[in-house]
Amino acid sequence: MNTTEISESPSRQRRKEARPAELMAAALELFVERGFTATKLDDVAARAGVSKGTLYLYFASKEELFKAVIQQGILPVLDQGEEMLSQFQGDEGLLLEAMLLRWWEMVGCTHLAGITKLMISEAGNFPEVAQFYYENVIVRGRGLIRTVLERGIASKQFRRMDVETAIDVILAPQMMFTIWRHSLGPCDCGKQNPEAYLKTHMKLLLNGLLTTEKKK
Amino acid sequence: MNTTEISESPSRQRRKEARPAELMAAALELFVERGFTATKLDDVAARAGVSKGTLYLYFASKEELFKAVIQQGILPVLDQGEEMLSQFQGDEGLLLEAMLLRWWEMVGCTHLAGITKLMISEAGNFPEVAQFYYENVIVRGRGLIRTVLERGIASKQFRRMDVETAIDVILAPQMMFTIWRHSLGPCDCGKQNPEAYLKTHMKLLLNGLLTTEKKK
DNA sequence: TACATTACTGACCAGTCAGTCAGTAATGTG
DNA sequence: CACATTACTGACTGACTGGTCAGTAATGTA
Repeated sequence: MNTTEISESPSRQRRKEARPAELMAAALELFVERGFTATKLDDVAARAGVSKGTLYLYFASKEELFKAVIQQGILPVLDQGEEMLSQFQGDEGLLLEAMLLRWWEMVGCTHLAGITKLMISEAGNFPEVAQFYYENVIVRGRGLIRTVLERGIASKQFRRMDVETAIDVILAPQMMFTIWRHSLGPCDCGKQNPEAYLKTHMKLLLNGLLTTEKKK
Repeated sequence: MNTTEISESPSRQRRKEARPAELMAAALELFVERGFTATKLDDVAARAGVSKGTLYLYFASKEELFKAVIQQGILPVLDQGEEMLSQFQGDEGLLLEAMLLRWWEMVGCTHLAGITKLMISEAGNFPEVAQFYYENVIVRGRGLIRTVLERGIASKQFRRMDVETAIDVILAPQMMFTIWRHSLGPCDCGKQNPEAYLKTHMKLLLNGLLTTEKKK
């Protein structure tokens, strides 16, 4: 609109390397908030402080932007998780807790958390991206937990169990909590202090609900 | 298109009461599959076997159709759940398992399951509907589980616990499983036999992961 | 047959938005 | 200064879709 305000900020110099990252960050926020179709590229560009034309200098289409947001956002986290797991030795209960807490710090409480909700919402419209996400995030993420559980069973700290189902039971509350913050979260103002929540969650998981062992 | 095929089915008589239900069923399927914005009313009408004009005889706008799909779809299930709970007496572990199984039969394996995913995806675009859903589905649903847990604690079958967190831990795998079937489910062809999954899930929840009680 | 009512249709309109591109501004370089 | 290159802009367009409404078909009924 107003072309007279050129130097809106003194640090507002050209940083050509930063443009795609800025655009992807803006797109992630809006995709998570409104969904892919309901997000206008004009709004994405505006939030990144550029015009729509600039967006098309870096991304060939709206769909390419979507793919970039999903693919480049989450992969580094998995890399770090696998690195962390390969170095840790010792108590598997603590390891499990440490990994979940770490995930919370790196994903759950950052803007990356929205990717989970975004992928679930849009999987039907982007089967190829969904497939990519499944193979590179879901399968690898489950693999991390599987390793911890198998170590724990081998060391007799964990009971024998159906490991695949246990992975679901462990990850589901994490994922729901994450999704929640980007959907129905604003409806309930309680549920603060995620670290405390995580600890309680872990204790329940480790010890179960029953007072006594129940053979069955 | 082809207006010559009028009697496509012998039972294809006018059933004016059925029209809104047919339209809502078609809309639910498409909303879940594609999201609200990406769903075209022409497609909804076509799937219900009528024209777009007919849709507007029963729903004032696309948004009203959305509200009707959410509000009228899920409420009867909660009514039945509360009825069931008020009549049951006895072992709370079994009660919990029975309720989760029942929920699976009435929601999880029916087309109603999609409402969960739909509401999570679209909550940001429809805050009022989200608020309604939160108060009438989430709060009531959690109330059902809370009652079971409190009964179990009172009868000493369940250990003392943070009940609100336990509700999360119990419901999250259910909800994730449901959401999964309508998003990334098609990517992994495993994960069949939900009844067996539910039983394993219950066992893990009740007994926990550890071999021995851990004081902390 | 004549008329009324109900159910439905689909061409049309008006608004929206992804994607384009001719042109501008800033910077570099000799 | 002249010229080239890079970064960016925003008005424009073409396709699409929510919503409308004049008209048609089926049924009722007298």
